Order: sequence, then structure tokens, then C-alpha cells
Amino acid sequence: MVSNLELANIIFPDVKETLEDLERRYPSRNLKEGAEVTRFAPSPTGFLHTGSLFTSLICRKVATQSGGVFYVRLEDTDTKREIQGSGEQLLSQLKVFDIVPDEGYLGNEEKGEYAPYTQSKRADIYRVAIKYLLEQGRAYPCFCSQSELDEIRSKQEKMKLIPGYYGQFAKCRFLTNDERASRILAGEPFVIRFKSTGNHIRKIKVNDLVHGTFEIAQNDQDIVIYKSDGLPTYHFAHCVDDHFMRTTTVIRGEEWISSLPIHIELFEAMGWKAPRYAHLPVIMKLDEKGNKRKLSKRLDSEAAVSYFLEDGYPAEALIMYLMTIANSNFEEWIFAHKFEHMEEFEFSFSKMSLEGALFDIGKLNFFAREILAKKNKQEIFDMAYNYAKKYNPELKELIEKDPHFFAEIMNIEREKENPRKDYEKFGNLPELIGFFYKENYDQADVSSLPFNEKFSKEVIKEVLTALRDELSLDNDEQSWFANMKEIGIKLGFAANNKEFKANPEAFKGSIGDVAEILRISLTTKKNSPNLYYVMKVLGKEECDRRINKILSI
RNA sequence: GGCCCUAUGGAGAAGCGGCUUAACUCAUUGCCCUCUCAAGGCAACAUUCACGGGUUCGAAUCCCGUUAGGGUCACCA
Repeated sequence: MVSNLELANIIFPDVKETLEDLERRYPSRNLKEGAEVTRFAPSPTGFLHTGSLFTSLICRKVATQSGGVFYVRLEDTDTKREIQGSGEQLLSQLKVFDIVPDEGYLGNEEKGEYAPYTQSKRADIYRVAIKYLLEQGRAYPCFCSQSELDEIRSKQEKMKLIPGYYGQFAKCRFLTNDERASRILAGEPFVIRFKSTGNHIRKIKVNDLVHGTFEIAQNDQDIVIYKSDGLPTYHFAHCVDDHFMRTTTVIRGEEWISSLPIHIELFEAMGWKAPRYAHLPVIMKLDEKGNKRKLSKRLDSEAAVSYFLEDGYPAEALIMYLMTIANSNFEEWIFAHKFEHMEEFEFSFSKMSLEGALFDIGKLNFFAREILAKKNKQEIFDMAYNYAKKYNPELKELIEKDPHFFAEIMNIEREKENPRKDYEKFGNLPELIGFFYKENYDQADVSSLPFNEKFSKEVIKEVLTALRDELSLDNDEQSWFANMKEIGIKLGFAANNKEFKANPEAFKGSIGDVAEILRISLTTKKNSPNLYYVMKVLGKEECDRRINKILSI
């Protein structure tokens, strides 16, 4: 008769350590009362997801405001789906958003007392825990093949029973230890399953920081905890790692709620206290049929954080927007704090909405405009240039052609009480400011400019000639405008719109028309920033050159 | 389909039994300002809180049911 202990030794002959050894190696953290230890545990299977950024933002916030620790653990137990280099990428993207872990997997190194923080390097630790479960009779080797599993499943479907490996269906549960031992010794492949003692008829009360207390059926599935490749599954790795890394609060997406009973039973079986849980609502999007669905990396460009980076959104704006989703009172707070430093905002799980918010790009744009408007000349230049160097060659070229000129463009109506708020990102900058550049202007077709049709070519030329010869840029904006008015009046335009409307026959148009003719000639567009500043940035010479070009056609 | 979660306007939401003829923010629309635009200022935008029932003198708020949406049911996390 092979005992549990003997079986455990047959399966893991090399494992000499015990749980007690691990307890000593990874002792409780010495933190002040109330300090939270949180973690972000991504798997290296792709780029940073917007939902993951959301989760890690909350993790960072909770740890920081409680005086605790935030660490990153790489969950790379799925070797098939792993994408090389994505772990480093994840960390560097988090850093762009100023989310920097205190310890853990940092991309190129690991830092901290609870190392290793990469699951594939923790295989020995999991084996110690699994060996313990084997000894306790709470785990057993399973030799079922995929086809046997499929067979069980279809049988269950036919009988309209809950699918899975449990109860009477858990064939390998009923093997004797002798049989197990001989099959293992014979080299048969196997996985190790957890032996559940639960019953799904019975309910357990669970407590969640965002959802409160609710009831859920006990777990009764004999889930796989040790895969045939020698690595644990998520459920078991979560239990072991969060115990030995001394996580106090597990913050993760709502999709994990349904596996909570498994985790709770696992912690019980190990004789450990489970951490607190906070299951965050998932960020959603409306699909073409009008249904909500989880932001999908494959379907939605907004699902990848890189999308915002590539488009040149300020990182702060995304963070603020996400914080708004997390705690809607943040909005009021950040308004009161003039969109500056959100560090002092007190995040609270209880104020979190329970429903998944629809991602609202319009609101992101709003925050982005506010943030960009706050930047001074140097800051906006640096941000734009850093962005351009990394993501936008076209903009990079424009900036490098004449950095000073670019800075002046970006500085139009900027450093003042009510700055212009017309940029939300840098991605569309070439398109927005292209007309400032000689080369771009000269490429435009000046023969089809959108002048008001009520003006003949002659009138337009008359206006432009007068403006070229008489409009001075040497004075302040007020005198410049007065100057333009004088010129307009002399040519038969009304000094303001009211006057013109009162007596339209008496005038060729109003001063607005004069400005429009100038604006279109100089920018090729009907809309532009304040004309005075546009002209200042272009310089008198270039303005005249552009006017002359129009006059010559 | 089973189980779990959720349900206030176009979007995010406040609201915690009477102070609510439902805050605030974004979006939208209109007006004002103005050389155009962006901004800014001022308005408008849910007679009602998914629906049905109940409890109560009184319900968006508590209870029950229904409906709808989401999540989950892997040797993936």
C-alpha cells in the first residue's frame, strides 16, 4: 500500500523543502498598520491593454495612499502564448504613465525580497506546495487524455449536468495510490489535480471590496493545478504567490469573480489566510449592434494603450480619464485642483461604479485639451518633440526644420489666463499646423481658395494689396486690429457686423470679410488661430510673399 | 443553458426612505462675446430613475418577480 507521503515522494523525489522553509524565506512584511500590498500580474502575451492600465493604476494608487507596496509579477506560465519581449514592453509602457512598481519584475531586472517575481522561475516553490497537498491527500495525479476529457464533457452535456472534472466524473480521483505510483513509474504523462471537498449546492459568502458581500456556490471542480509541462495553472500560482509575496489585496478584473470559489478553497486547503479581493468593473465599448462588450484587443484600437501613445495623447490625460471611471468624484476634485497633480486624490473602492463603463473618447479628448492647454512653451515643445521622435517622422521633420518656429506656432495664445484649447494630441499636428510652413503652403492650390463668392477677384486683390502695403505688425494686437479696420473702412467695408447688418447696401461687407480674405490668403483655411499671432509667427516678409502669390493669379 | 454581477439622460454619474419639480462633468443644440476657429459666458436637454408588483403616510432609494446587458464555465491568464 503506497501512502500519500510515498506517492508525493515518487512524484517529486527532488523536492526537499517544506512549507515551513518557504515561510521562513518569505516572511511577513514589516509594514505599518493598514498598509496595502498590491500587485499587477500580467502575462507576457502582448501589449498593455487599456484595462490592465486601469487595474495597475488602481493598484499603484491603493498602495501609495496606504503607505504600502505595489509590485509586478510576471505570469508567464503559459509558454505557448508567450510573446518574447512583451514583458519589458509592458513595464516600459506603464512607466510612460508614471506607474512604477516598488518591487518585483521591472522588465530588465527583478527587485525585492520576495523574488523571483517571474512565475516560470518559481517552479520549485510551486512543487513544494503541491507536494504538501499530495501528502495531505488534497491533490492527486490525473492521467486522463484530452479525448477522455472530451468524452466526459459530452456525456455531461447530454445529461444536462454541469460540465467539468468533479465528483463521480473525476475518474482519477478513485485510483488507488498503488495504481498511481505504478503508472507514474511506468512513465505515463499526468497532471496534478486539486481534490475539492466542496459541493456546488452549498453556498459560501464572499466579500469583495467593490461589490460587497455576496453568495456564490462552492467550488467542486478538481481543477488542474500542475500542468504536464511542470508549471502551475493560474489558480494555483495565484494562491501560492500572493501568499508568499504577502499580498494584502488582490485587485483584478471582474472576470475573475467566478473563479473566486476555487481560490478560496485553495487557500483553505493550504491552511493560509486568503487576501482581500477587489474585482474591478471591465471597460466596455458599444459594438455595431448597440451591445456593450469588453474592450477587445483584436477589435478595438482603443484597447491597446499603444494606440493612445502612437496618436500622441498626453499620458496624464488617459490616467485622469481612467481615474474618472474609477471614482466619479475624482472629476470634481481635479477641476477644483485645476488639472494639476492628482497624487493627493483619495481613491476609494466603495465609490467605484459596479457597472463597466463605456470607453468615452470624447471625454478623453476633453481632459487632453485641458492638460495640453496648461503646458508652457517649453513643456509643449518637449512633449511634442519626444512624441515625434518616437512615433511621428512627419512631425519630427517639421520640428527639426526650425525648432524655434515650431515652438512659436505652439505658443500662439498659450501662456495666458485663458489659453487656447485646440490640441488634444500631437498625432494630427502636421495636418493642423502644416500651413505655417512655406513648403506646405506652396503645395496648396491657391487658385481654388475658399473665398466668399460675393467678392470679385478685383475686390479681393484690392483688399490684399491694401493690407500688404498698409497693415503694420509692429504694434500690439489692439492697434493692429484698429489698423485693419481703418483699411477696411477706406475700402468701403463696415467697421463691425452690427453696422453692416443695419445697412448692408452701404458696404461691400464687414470687417469680418476683410479678415477672412486675409486669413484665407495666408493660411488657405477659413479657420485658424488668432490672425494677429499667426502673422507674427509667419513674419511680415512671409505674409507679403503669400499675399503676392495670391495677387499674381 | 447553469451560476455570478449589474441596471438613473447620448456618455460618465450623484443620490443611501421625506431637503429631488433627480446634482455635477463630457457630448449635443441654441444664444452672447468675437476678425474665423478653439476657448469663455449664458441657456436648453430624464415629469422621472428597465418593467411589474409589494412594504410605507411617503420609494430612484427597501423587498419580491420579470426583462435586458455583462462576466464565467480550459493542462489561458
